[in-house]
Amino acid sequence: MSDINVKEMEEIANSDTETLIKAAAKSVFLKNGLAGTRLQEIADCAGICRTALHYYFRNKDKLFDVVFTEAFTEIHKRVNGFAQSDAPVVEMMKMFAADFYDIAIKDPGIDLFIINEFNQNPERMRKIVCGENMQGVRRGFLHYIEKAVENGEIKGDPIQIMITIVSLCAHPFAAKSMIQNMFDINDAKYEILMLQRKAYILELIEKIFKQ
Amino acid sequence: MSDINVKEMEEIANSDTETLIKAAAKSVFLKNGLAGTRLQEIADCAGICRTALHYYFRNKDKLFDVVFTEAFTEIHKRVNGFAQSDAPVVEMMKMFAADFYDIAIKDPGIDLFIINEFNQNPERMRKIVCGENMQGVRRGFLHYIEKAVENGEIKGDPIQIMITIVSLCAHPFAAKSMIQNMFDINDAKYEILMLQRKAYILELIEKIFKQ
DNA sequence: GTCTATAATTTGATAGAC
DNA sequence: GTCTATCAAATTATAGAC
Repeated sequence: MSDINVKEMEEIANSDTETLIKAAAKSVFLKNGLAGTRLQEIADCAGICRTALHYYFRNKDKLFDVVFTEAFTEIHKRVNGFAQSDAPVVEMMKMFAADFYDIAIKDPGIDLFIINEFNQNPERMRKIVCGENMQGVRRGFLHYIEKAVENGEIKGDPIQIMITIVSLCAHPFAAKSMIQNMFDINDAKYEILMLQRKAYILELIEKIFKQ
Repeated sequence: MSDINVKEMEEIANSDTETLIKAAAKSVFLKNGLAGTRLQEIADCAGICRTALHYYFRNKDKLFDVVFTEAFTEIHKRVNGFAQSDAPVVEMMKMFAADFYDIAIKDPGIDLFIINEFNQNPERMRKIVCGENMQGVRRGFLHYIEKAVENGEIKGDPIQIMITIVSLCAHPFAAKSMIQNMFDINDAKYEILMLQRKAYILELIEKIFKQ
């Protein structure tokens, strides 16, 4: 759960420049996207000279690929971890959602970042994500739901069910900025709203799928 | 419902250059976002010289503002239209969702476009959306739900309920590209999936909120 | 490894002929 | 109104000193 962030902070603390650059690049890419990001902003964020970026990562695209791949892989691992569990499917969904909210509350930009870059350059993303990762998601989460439907544990189209779960988890974070504007709330209030929402969603999943 | 698209097509058919440019700009901005869009691509898409864009809209920002405002206003009108209805709240939710899916299936890029530009430049968006539109949403949809909660028609936090409805409607379209990659489906199959999903969501809303 | 200086490229914007 | 030619600015990338 929380040892990811501890690990990240340790990495940054006693970091070589390369790790420092990756952390800075991640935060700037998440904020601005690939097209909207200036290398200068990454350099400023890392507190180094802009040309050092080229020394470590040759060019902007390479740096982006590294950052995106790491961010995506981190999410993928967590999604796939649940595939090993043999809990009842509704419990697994709740565990998935709880974990998703825990991560997203700490790092709310990642979901929009991924769906957005996927949208703007599907080919590139397909190459980065390279089958293995995505098929992991499919084998893990979707396959688990498929089995539960076969067993009669739950009813419905597995794909629709999966899209429902992911929508309920991801969209409140993807639309963070719009939600904040719509309801006129600052970052602190938004975080509270999402913490409350975590409990709300766990109940909702139970209500929807418990037979 | 469908006369929007007819109207759009008529506009483009017997269009002046200005309308032609706006249609081209909308499609390119939706695909690439503001930062990722090159004026040359808009000009190519409209089949005109790049400098003509400056004649009509002075600069990139002005063109973007016009396109974004029109796109947002179109959505806003539809969301707000339901505020006038006096149907039971669950019926209103279903009408909202049905209409949302009808529009989004025809024009699936608009949701990601809006939340993404909101994320990248909240201040700018706030200025464009200029209070009035967003407060319209608030007064319309949210206020309606608040009243229903007060009346005991439904239970729960109105804001959480609204985020749930919007997530179920918007996210399957915002994450279109990722869904297509995850489940390995082309545009045609995706459209069928969303048509099926429309029916699925109407049932789901009933299941969640009907007491 | 890190910096300064500079090149190369892309992109947005303007001027002016027609 | 639309085009060609041109300018100006921003941004990425490289070369070379230290």
